[in-house]
Amino acid sequence: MSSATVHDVARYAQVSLATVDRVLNNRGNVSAKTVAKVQAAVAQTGYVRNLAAANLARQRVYRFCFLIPSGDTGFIAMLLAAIEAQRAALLENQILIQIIQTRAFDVAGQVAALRGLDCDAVAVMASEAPEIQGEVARLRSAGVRVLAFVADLPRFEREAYVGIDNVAAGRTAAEFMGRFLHGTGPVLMVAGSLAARDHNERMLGFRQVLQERYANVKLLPAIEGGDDAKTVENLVLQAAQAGPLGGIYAIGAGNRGLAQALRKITPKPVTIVHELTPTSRSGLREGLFDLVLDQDCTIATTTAIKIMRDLLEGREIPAEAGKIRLNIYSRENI
Amino acid sequence: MSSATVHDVARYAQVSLATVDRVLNNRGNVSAKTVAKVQAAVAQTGYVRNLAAANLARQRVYRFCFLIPSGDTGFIAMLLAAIEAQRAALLENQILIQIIQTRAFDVAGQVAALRGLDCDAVAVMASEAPEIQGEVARLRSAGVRVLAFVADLPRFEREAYVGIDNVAAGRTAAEFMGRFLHGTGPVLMVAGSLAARDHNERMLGFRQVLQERYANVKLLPAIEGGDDAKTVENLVLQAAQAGPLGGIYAIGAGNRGLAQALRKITPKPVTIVHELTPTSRSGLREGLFDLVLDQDCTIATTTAIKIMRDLLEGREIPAEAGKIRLNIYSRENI
DNA sequence: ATTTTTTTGATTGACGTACATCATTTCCAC
DNA sequence: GTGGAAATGATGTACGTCAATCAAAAAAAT
Repeated sequence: MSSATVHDVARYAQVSLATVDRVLNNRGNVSAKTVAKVQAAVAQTGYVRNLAAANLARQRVYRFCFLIPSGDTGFIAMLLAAIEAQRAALLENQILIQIIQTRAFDVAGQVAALRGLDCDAVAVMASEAPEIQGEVARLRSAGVRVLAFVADLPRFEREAYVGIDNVAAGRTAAEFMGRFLHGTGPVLMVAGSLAARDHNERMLGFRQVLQERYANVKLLPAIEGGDDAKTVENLVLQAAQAGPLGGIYAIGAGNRGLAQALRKITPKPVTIVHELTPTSRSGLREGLFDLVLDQDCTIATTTAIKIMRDLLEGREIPAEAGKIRLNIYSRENI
Repeated sequence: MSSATVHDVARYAQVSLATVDRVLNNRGNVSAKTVAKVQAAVAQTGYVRNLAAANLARQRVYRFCFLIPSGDTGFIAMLLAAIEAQRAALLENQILIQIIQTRAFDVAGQVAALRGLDCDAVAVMASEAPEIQGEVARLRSAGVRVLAFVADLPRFEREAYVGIDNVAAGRTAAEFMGRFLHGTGPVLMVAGSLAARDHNERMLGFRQVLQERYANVKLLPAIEGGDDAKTVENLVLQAAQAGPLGGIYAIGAGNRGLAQALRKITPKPVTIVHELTPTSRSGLREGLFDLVLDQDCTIATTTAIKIMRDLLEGREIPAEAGKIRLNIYSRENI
């Protein structure tokens, strides 16, 4: 009933406790024969390390940091909320979470934040500026584990990427766009900034599938609205004036402005947006948006934390460990 | 740096360790004034209970059981795999998992299994037979926590349901069916057994939305294929002979037979199936299936285990705690 | 003023692992 | 065989909480 302990293993293997400890924790200086004996004893007794006891004895406290752009987009708010929601539970497990926010696209600020960092691992949501690349490299060589978070930094020395596959997201959007469209009208892409890798990749994927399988669909030049609602609204309205739109794919931020514009456009184009936020949720309910593609913030943060811990404890990280599933929401499954 | 312990709290509050313990663990016999003093000290010192130490001292070992129908459907296989995948990690946390499989629809066998149960909590995937209801009631009064798993048992004394909202799943299927269809041909529903609550609810939801919003779509009488591939294949082919099908909604098991049938049917109807298994995955890739609605087995099992543990440790279980998100897969996001 | 009850203190022993120290034995090379 | 290195044993402490005990003090009831 009560499970075996190291003592049982030692007794069974007829070695001392110290030797069992040496084997279990790879401390070396144990003969191959003894190692085998201990391993056999582990198997026979069914010994499983008691994590609670191990953690307690180890006295380890991890300090993890999230570097997130500020800005009052719904997505950032959801992200912060997701991290905060876990703080208490993580604290009970001796994991301290710090969130650092810097102005979006403020490379100097991000670099400064990274430079002042004091933690065991950091999840970075930033752009691919060379200054940041340098900082990441410095952190790595200082022993800090670095993840790319939500936005990948494939050319950097990051140890993993946690987030969705943005090309696949764009492709998925196109697949549904193609199937939802019934003839008439070109498709408009609304991006935040085409300089951002994630937006770019989504656009790429979207284009790919539209060309491959829905070649009859016309694609208008993408518009860039930044994160500003009013700008997006105006640009979309302007585009709609040239003739009825068949569909709109909103690649990133700016859903609030898009919703405003859609209220004034008839016939309503098929609209696919990203990130399930209060805005996009009510857009779905109202029928303004037809589909929301979402990367679950809670899953993203828990995954990031799990990977950081695994890294620090020397566990193997499979390549796909950080891949977040793309969630698809229609009015019926929010 | 190193976080506060009960000792720090005691010192700060100027009470004994024993009193702090009494307050923290609600052991009673403490004056209101002292309680306040201790709570203030907790707040001031930032004390957070060390879970590892608590678990170690508490010496708790939980035994959880999953009661699952046997049968070689892909979904059951995924479910079992998901549970097995977690066994080792759970063992390290002093949680023992037992899986009991009984023949599907074999009520007597399931009752026998429940009767012979010896565990702290059980997740039951079974039908709503009154004999099972009685057994569940007996378990509950014997102090065993009982969850409905994947298939809800709303009229039973189960403490929670872990699984998707099947009505919403059916509604979602109909929404996409309606949007994917381009005119012509009625829709066929293929169920495993209409006696099963989950299949019935999905059908209900599907019907609702089709009537509400896609009234022009004709609905054929549903066919019941059991879990048998050959039966499903034949029934579907038979239905297709009466005239071209616009769409097929496969409510439950039997995807293998459906795929076989679809290979012989032209024009290929819009096909929406449930559960992401090897069969449905390759069906998507091949273009036989257009959409797969999935409830993630891994999430379902982790959620069930978390709820069982929360129940046993006296934590509040929010009503929506067991709700599993419905995942939607197209060929582009598998 | 005395008894009873409630509240608090003081102390102790688990729980299972990690980790360190020092002593001892075994093994191998020369 | 002798020296030195490698392997093993013996032992103890620490981690922070839980849980139990008994004694002592304070408060309430009589």
